[in-house]
Amino acid sequence: MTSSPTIRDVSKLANVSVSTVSAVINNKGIVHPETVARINAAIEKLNYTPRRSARGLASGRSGNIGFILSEQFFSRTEPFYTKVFLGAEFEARKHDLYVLLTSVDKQYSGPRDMPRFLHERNVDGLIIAGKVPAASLMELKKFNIPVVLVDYGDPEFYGTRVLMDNIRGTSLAVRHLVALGHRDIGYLGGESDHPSAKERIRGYREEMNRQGIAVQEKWMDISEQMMSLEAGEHSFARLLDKGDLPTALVCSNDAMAIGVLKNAERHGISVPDDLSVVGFDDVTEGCMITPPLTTVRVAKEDLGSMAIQALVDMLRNGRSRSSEIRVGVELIARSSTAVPRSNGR
Amino acid sequence: MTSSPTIRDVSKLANVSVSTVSAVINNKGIVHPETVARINAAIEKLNYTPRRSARGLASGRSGNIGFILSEQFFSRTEPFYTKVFLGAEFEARKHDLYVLLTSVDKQYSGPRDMPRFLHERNVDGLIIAGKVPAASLMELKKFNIPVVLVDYGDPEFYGTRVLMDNIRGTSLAVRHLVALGHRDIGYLGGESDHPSAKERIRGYREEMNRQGIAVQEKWMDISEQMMSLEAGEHSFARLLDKGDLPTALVCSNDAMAIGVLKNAERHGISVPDDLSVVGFDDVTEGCMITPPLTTVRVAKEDLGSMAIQALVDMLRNGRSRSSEIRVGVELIARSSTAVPRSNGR
DNA sequence: CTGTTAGCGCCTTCAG
DNA sequence: CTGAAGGCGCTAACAG
Repeated sequence: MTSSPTIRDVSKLANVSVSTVSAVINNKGIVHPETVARINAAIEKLNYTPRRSARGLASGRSGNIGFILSEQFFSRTEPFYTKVFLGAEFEARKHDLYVLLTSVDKQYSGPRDMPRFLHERNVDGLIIAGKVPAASLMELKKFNIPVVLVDYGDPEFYGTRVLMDNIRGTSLAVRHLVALGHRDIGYLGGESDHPSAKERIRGYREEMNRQGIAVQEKWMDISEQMMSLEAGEHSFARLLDKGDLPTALVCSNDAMAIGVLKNAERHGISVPDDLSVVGFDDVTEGCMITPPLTTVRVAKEDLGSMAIQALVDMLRNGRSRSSEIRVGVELIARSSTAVPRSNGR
Repeated sequence: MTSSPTIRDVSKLANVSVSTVSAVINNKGIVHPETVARINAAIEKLNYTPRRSARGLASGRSGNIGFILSEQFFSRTEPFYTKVFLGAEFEARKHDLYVLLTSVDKQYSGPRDMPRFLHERNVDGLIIAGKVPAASLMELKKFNIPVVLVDYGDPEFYGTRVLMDNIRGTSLAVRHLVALGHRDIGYLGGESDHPSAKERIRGYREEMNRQGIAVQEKWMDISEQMMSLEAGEHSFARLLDKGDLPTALVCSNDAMAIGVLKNAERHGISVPDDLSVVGFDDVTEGCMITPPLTTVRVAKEDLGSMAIQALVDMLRNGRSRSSEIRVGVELIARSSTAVPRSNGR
């Protein structure tokens, strides 16, 4: 085996011209079934696969999708975006696309800072996961390429957004707690300028109203910090300082919830006996912590696969048929929530 | 902006031939400094970047590196390989390479199951992270492509291996425990056929000998199971059944160590007061668990960047100068280890 | 040192 | 429905 077979070898073996072979490979035009069979046999026999760069050069399409992750998320504990990527890569295979993963600084520092694949025109479409600086987003427009935003719904942005159903998520959390008998339900959140964070708060408020329970501002703590374990600890500390605790807390994400658990333990507050806690995201640490965390699960892989589907749609039709896609959520009840003590147990 | 500039546009603007521009871009041959300056100015002005697929077609090199991960690791809790990938991607940028990440089933099921990028000749080299079926490894040879194995040192394999210093790692763990005053040190391991797992056991044994402590087989439990949290729980349960516990345990990885912590808590065994536990890998969960886990840290990013370096070396020189590279480890002392109770405290 | 000239392997009109 | 021919943008020998 000196060098791999080319489309010409196939055409010779099948006694047709290269263009016919090409048509078969790309499902273009209508080719006589018998000819198709002959060509496929030849392809099979030679174990032929078209070469990527040749196709790319001739067609003007690279066959690659860029996947941009903000650096901060990449190094983050949770394999959240890893799962999203996995879903994207898996879906991409179906469409014969490759996914090029890269990260960008949280600081935008000029056009030359954009991923190489954009400059080299090495991607046909782009997935951006998580929050990316607005300036970078603006810069993107110049490349005139289809873009899908995952888990960051900047409504100012032109691309399609793939989001999770945040409102429904916290709504489910509240409903779960109410079903257990809770009425004193607080909320701990962060990144108050993040659209998703806002939605989660909204879901909480709306469901509280729906349940006919007045939201107590003293039991809420919304900061601007990143929603980390430490933020959860601090947030809970502030609540403690006020002297009065609710019987249950909804947190903006699992990291914060875990922070609450840690801090509660330190203060001799027993979860779930004294306090029920619900997280959001369903990260793996949630199962390892004691007690295992009740949380809202997101189909992370679906975020990725839906993003690819939206891109393929845009690539094919020249426009996106949907501007926003919501991926479903479900409540996973584990052991950090229980009937409130006051209700007996 | 209709279509991006080509090398021809640059050559015209700089009043030179395309081949000279090409030479400058690729640092080939020797070009007059003044000409270089003129060409670079033109490149700058036109904001020119060579097109990936065109280079690929002409040079026969795709400029891509494939990164294969066994499916099981991909879905795994720990972002271990995510970090490895990050290190690889970062290093790849320096060499103007892209990294294509994909996963393979743990079951090898025929040649057609190999990643697409191999068939399409879309990668110039390959990184394989973690354990991959031997049959898949064999299949790889056919593609006649440089391969680097990361974190899986199959000595039968032809490619370069990038490994961590497992022996040193468990050796450090034992030394740390001995320094605290422990002499009754057990070992819990899994995947007994995995080269790295074997090395970790060896490091433990050797250091015990060096310290003049006889290894007690009753305090050892080596299974064939994957080294998971559950495996750690089971392993520890078996130890308990034997009735007699050491004062310290070295575990083959953090997941198992965390399993031990969980199970110990359930049995009212206090860590580190009754039992010291050391893990290996330094996964992030280690910090979140109570008590924070003492462990052996591996520079995960370095595993990835060294792999790329080795690959670049092979690509340039046609052969690899090193057949094995070891990345260093260090002991991270946290709170799961302490002076043994018998020594007073 | 620099320019000329072939392709690399495939897709894509356009005739037949 | 199929074949022939041109060209995508770049690299890689060669000549000069």
